[in-house]
This record gives sequence, C-alpha cells and structure tokens, in this order.
Amino acid sequence: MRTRERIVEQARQLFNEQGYGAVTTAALAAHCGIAEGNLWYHFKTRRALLDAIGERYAASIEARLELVPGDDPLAGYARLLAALMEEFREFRFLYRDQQSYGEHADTIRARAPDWLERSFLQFEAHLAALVDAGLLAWPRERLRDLATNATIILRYGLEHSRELGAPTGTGSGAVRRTLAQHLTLFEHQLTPDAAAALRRAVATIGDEALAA
Amino acid sequence: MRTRERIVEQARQLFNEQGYGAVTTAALAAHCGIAEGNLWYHFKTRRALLDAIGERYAASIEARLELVPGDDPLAGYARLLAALMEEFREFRFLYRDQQSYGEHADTIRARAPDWLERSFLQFEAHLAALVDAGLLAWPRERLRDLATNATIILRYGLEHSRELGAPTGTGSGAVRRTLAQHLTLFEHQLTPDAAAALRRAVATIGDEALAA
DNA sequence: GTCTATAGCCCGATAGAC
DNA sequence: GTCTATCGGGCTATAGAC
Repeated sequence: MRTRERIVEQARQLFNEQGYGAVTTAALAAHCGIAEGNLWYHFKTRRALLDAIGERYAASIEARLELVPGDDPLAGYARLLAALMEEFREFRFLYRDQQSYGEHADTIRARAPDWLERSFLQFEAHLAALVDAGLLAWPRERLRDLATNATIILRYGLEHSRELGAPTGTGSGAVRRTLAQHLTLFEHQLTPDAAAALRRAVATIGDEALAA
Repeated sequence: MRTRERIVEQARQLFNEQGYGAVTTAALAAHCGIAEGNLWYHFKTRRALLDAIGERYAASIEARLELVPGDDPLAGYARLLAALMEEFREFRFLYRDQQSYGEHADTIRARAPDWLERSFLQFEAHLAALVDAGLLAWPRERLRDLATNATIILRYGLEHSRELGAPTGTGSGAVRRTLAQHLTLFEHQLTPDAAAALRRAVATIGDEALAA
C-alpha cells in the first residue's frame, strides 16, 4: 500500500539529486530499502514510475495556475513567486533532465506548452493587477513581453546558477538570486513602497527555501 | 588523417540532432560510413571524442568574446548577436544535454563560469556603447542587470521554444523569435532609428540561420 | 507483497587480422 | 588505418519461490 508511495517520493528525491539518467533501478531499490524485484511489482516499467511522478507534477501546476491576484496584488504576486519556485525545486529533474528521459515523458511534454502559455497569462494578470493598483508604471501593450521575460528568467534561474558554477541546493541562495534577478526587470517602475515590499517577500521566500 | 576530423564533425551534428546520450558509437560509426572499431582507433574513449568537440567549442567562444563594439555600436551589437546565436546552434547539444554527459565534460564545465562572466561584461560593454552613442536611454547603474537579463533570454531562447512545443531546427524561426524577445527588454528605450536598425538586423540574422 | 535469481539486451571498449 | 569478431559489464525487466 504505502510502499508504492514511498517509492514515488524517494524516486523524486533521488532524481532531483543525481539526475534521472544517473539513477538506476538498483540504486533506487537500495535507497528505498527494498529488493529490486519489488520495484517491478509496483511499477511494471521505469516509465510507469516517471508517469506517477508526472501526475503529482501536473496536480502541482494546476493548483499553482489557480492563484489569482486577489485583493492585495503585492501579496498575491509574492504567493505566485513562492509557489513557482517551490514547483521548480520539487520537480527539479523534470526541468533539468529533459534530454535524459527521451520519449519516457511524452504525456508531460505534450501538456507543457499549454502550461507555459497559461503561466504567461497568469503572470500578465498579476502584473496588470499591480498596474491597476497604481503600484507599477508599465504600458499595457508591453505587459505581455514583461510577463514572458519574467517567466523565462524565473524558469531558467536555477539552471543559470548551475552553469555559473554556483550551488543550487537548498540553502544555497540560488532561489533568492533568481527572484532578485527577475525583479530587476521592473522594480525601477514600482513605487518605492511596492519595491521594498517585493524585495522583502523575495528574501522571505529565499529563507523558507533555506529552511525547507 | 582526415577521418578523425570527419568523425568530430559528424558527431557534432548527430549529437545536435539526436542528443548526446541517444547517439551510440555504433550509430555514429554507421553515420560516418566506417566500422565501429575504426572509431576507437581515432578516439580511445567516448569522452575523448567529446573533448575534441569541446576544443572547437572553446575556440569559438574565445573568438566571439573578442568582438568589441567598434566605431558603429549598432553594427557591432548585431555582429555579437549573430555570433552568439551561431554558437548556440553549432554546439546546441553542449547547452541542451548537460545532464547526459555527467563528468564527461568537466573541462568544459570548469571554464563555463568564466565564459559566462565575460559574456556579461561583453554585453554590458556593447550596451554601454549604445548609451554613449546616444542611441539607448538607460541608466549606467542598471546596465549590468540589462546585460544579464539579455544574456539569459538569448541563452535559453531555443530551450524555451522547444518547451513551448515549437520546432527549433534550422529555418524554424526560433532564432528570430529569441532575438526579438530579447529586444523587448530595451527597444522602447532605443531611438526610433536604432530600434528599426536592430529589428532589421534581427530579421537578417534569422534569415541567415535559415539559409545555413 | 516481497524476495532471489536470472534472462536478455545494448553499449563502450578490446584483440588481432589485414 | 580499417576491418571483423567478441568481451565484460550494467541495465531494465521477468520468473517463480516464499
């Protein structure tokens, strides 16, 4: 009963730490403290295991996409940032190891374009709420570009840190640096109070990632 | 003599097309029209072959890093963009398949942080030249952030297109879209003439990539 | 459900003739 | 320099006892 869930969770962690392609079923079984044959009882193929993680991933994304600006657009934007970075962290290997799992994850890959498109719209809505509240001075017609650029900077922030030779693990500050970098896209057009509030929020999110 | 060079070139193309991890030595030998054993005569290990490609890559980067703004900063910036995108294209798999070659390319990875840092400085110098020429209105103290954001958008443009489900091959327009996206970071602060010139340059670079 | 044992496959790499 | 033949090893997955 519970073994199946434990396998999924341990697999997710191991894949994140060592890379999908570098984790063999033998290593995963050993890490779970079970025999390798038992693994095949719960998951007929390696791909089925990946699909199980993919279902969690899809649920996480759909939940995050539900986040709307709300009454306090600053707090709403901070919540969105926190959810997005947690998503990148929890399913890191899905973002990083795409080349390793070839056709193993075509269900995920098929849905990715739609998720990305909706993420752009979500960021545009949140940024528009900041504009409407008088906190951000940004022309309507360039909001879409800002949302796209912000999403890209956030999405590839951890990969960029890694290529810079900086650690990206928990507590490394990579999340904080990524959030700070994305803020440079528009913080000069925020009101001083709003800019300060977002900088505080960014530091808080970084700290939470450190504590997790 | 020449077989060795042909192997390197064919390997680079195959790796770019199918991914480093997906290309077996058997497939590579078949693609080169030689026996697999012959491959091991020219390269004792698979890693040695990757290193040979890495040497080309390093030379390409060092040559690109030599590009300076020059007398015409607009033309200089266009040349830089063209060189950078060609670099991303020619050595696509090195950027995309980093997870696949584990410790196979630690020489490249060791030099990457330095290359990245110098790329930031290079972009900052080119953008500063645009400012000095009165073509770009941008505060000095935010030039570094602009250069960083521009580099990230350009670096991950093709990966982003792929995740969007768009083709990234030659003639797909992915290069043009990437360049256009990076222009949205600052084109509203360019003089109308400069903006038009860069947009023309972007279209030209895209066309050249299409013809190549 | 969990185990042991092993099948079957593919890959990188070697040996040695030509 | 190029070939054919083959090895050793690691991996996913299966068979079947408990």
